[in-house]
Amino acid sequence: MNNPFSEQITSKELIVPIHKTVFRRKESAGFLHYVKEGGVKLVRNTLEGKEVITHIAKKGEFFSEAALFETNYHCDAIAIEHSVIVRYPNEEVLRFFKENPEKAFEYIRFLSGQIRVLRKQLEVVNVVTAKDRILLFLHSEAKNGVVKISGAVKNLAGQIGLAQETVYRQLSALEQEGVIKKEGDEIKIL
Amino acid sequence: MNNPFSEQITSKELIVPIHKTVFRRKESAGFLHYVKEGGVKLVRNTLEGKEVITHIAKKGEFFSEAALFETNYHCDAIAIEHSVIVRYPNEEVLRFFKENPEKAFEYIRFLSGQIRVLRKQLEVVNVVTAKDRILLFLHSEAKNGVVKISGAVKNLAGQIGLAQETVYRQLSALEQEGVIKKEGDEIKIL
DNA sequence: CGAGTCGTTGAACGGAATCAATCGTCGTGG
DNA sequence: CCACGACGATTGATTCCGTTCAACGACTCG
Repeated sequence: MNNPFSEQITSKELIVPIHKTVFRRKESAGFLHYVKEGGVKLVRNTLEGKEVITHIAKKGEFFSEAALFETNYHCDAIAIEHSVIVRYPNEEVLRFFKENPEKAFEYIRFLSGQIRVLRKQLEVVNVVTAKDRILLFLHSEAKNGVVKISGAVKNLAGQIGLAQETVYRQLSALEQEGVIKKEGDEIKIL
Repeated sequence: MNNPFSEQITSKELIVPIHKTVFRRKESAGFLHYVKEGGVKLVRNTLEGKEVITHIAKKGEFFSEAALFETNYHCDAIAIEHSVIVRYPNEEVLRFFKENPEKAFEYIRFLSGQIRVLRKQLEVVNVVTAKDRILLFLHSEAKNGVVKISGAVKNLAGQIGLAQETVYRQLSALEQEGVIKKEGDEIKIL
């Protein structure tokens, strides 16, 4: 789904500076969100206090889709860039889908895609060695051999379940080996 | 979604003995599947040859939902019990949704639930220590304090990204500590 | 200009993967 | 009906690598 719901749904735009939260876990969930500008990470914290990034929503993507039928959010949403977020009341979205089957259909396609991404992420996290895990992640994220790091390496680490130090070290090693090339917030796969 | 699509879609029932595949990765994807009896694991194999179980579909559940819009399956589906699988042609399912908005709506709810489950799984896999990871998994799977192990401990290990030996050891340890109780293919949380 | 965050490197420890071996069980086929 | 083979369950020993703790410089933003 590329575009939000035209003008048939009352929406509200939020300006969210980097590091600020859009919503928090356990807050009552009332809205479907859309990233008009910037980026947002969806974060869960394990018992140990480790930050697990279950998803990064970039410009043009929805998030909190899974909470459409929930009463509470089950993760934190935090901006990783200065962002503009549009939010749509859940009930209106649901009503909209009921009245516009084609849109519901599109949404099904979108959700199916999300599931595929999550499965891929599960596959990545299950790779034992840090180096292979990072490589698999890079390959799965790469567009034309280039991966854009959203915000920080720390976020990358949180997505694939490694300590950030490990990621730094392995990225350096990979660069030494000539497998990748870091350039600012981009990583090229050679 | 509890029930399949009534009689409006041409379906076919498959008898699948344990360990037999329903479909394989890269095969052309044409069907949505429903577990009428038994259970199926969805499996990806990492480069290292490790088996990652991205999902276990039990009696009364759909699987290959994410492939509804795909041309090929992206994982293997293998029966973990003697199973009866019903399959529905993708195009007919899609047509059915277009003609029955309420059903499409239900399906959206179903997909949303799947996403939640996958996110939870990601959270579990990111727990560092084996013991805590197993405990979190058990808690998230438990119904009335009881977890039914689908088929084998090996499958459990594959779901949470641990070596099976580690799972055996930690389960024993947890039983020693009086935290759980193993009884056949069930684990009670105390 | 100071607080907070990210990036980076070092050192040490612990725990999970791995290799290996044994036993039990179940299904299959001769 | 029994023997064999395959697979799951279980336990032991060893190795290794990722986490963790720690420290420091760079940078950004308010």
